[in-house]
Amino acid sequence: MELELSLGDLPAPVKANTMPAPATCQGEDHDDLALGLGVTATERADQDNQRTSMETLEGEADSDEACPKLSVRASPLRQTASANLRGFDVNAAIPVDGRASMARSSSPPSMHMEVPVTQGVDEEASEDEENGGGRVRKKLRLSKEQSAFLEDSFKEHNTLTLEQKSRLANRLSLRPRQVEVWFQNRRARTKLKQTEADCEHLKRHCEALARENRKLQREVAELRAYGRAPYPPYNHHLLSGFSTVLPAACPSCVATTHSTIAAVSSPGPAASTLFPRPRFGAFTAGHPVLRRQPSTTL
DNA sequence: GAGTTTTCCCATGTTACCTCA
DNA sequence: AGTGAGGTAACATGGGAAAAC
Repeated sequence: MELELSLGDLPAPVKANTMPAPATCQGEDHDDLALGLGVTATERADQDNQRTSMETLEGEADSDEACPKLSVRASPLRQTASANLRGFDVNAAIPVDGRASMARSSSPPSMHMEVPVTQGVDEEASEDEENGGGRVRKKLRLSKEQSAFLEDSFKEHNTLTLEQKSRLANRLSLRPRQVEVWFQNRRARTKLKQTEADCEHLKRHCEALARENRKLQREVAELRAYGRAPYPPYNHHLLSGFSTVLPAACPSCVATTHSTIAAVSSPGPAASTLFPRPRFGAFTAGHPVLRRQPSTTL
């Protein structure tokens, strides 16, 4: 139960297996890690999963109540590629007893936030038991405290380092994988909302541009009509011998025409100021944390 | 040093479950 | 009580990047 205190303290993973490796993991590189105790915070996130799992298992072992699902969670791995890769069944239920015992653990109080065990976990455990660990996905509902804490963390940093992930998982009595998934989903939701906002923004600009365009078209049509008239209102200069030096229209019309043409033909910097570039990809563009972070593995 | 493989993380899309009107 | 919509946790997949070979 004190494993979390040793995060990062161990110079090398101490692979003290207390349980036999699952048959499906034989020969894989993570075999030891999958069941090992004493992994450091610099180990893989999946090992964090397993570490948390082991904490739970240990908590169950510490408690007086025997855990009937010990073998269930230790052995059958999911048939999915990712699960096999990771070597850990994220859907494997963490028995309420185990989670509760974590909250009651002898770890320093500061490392834990007392999070009420959600109903979903309880059901998950019993359901899993009923289905023999079958592929029944029971939905865990995070408590308000858990969600709020995750939200706060997300505001600080929308991606996680291994250490942050495991610390959050410990604090919220969740599996690191759950924290990871929550952050992924949260990023997706943020991006979706940003995209919707961008879309609305563009829509309004598009409508404004359409209105402006119609107005300019009318002005152009009017100017052309003036140009075709036998005696345009301001073309008296042409008739008085100044045609070589004077414009064909009065200065105000010329100014209007030039500005109109300029506005129609090329937006120029003024237009870009008026309608700034849409913030597509605002969520990811240039965001340092969305680029691959340097591995914290020592 | 270049090429290939492995490993990890992420974005994205989907599924399944839960809640609520 | 039944139901559909919306929210969201969990999952699947593919790609990029770095490390390992």
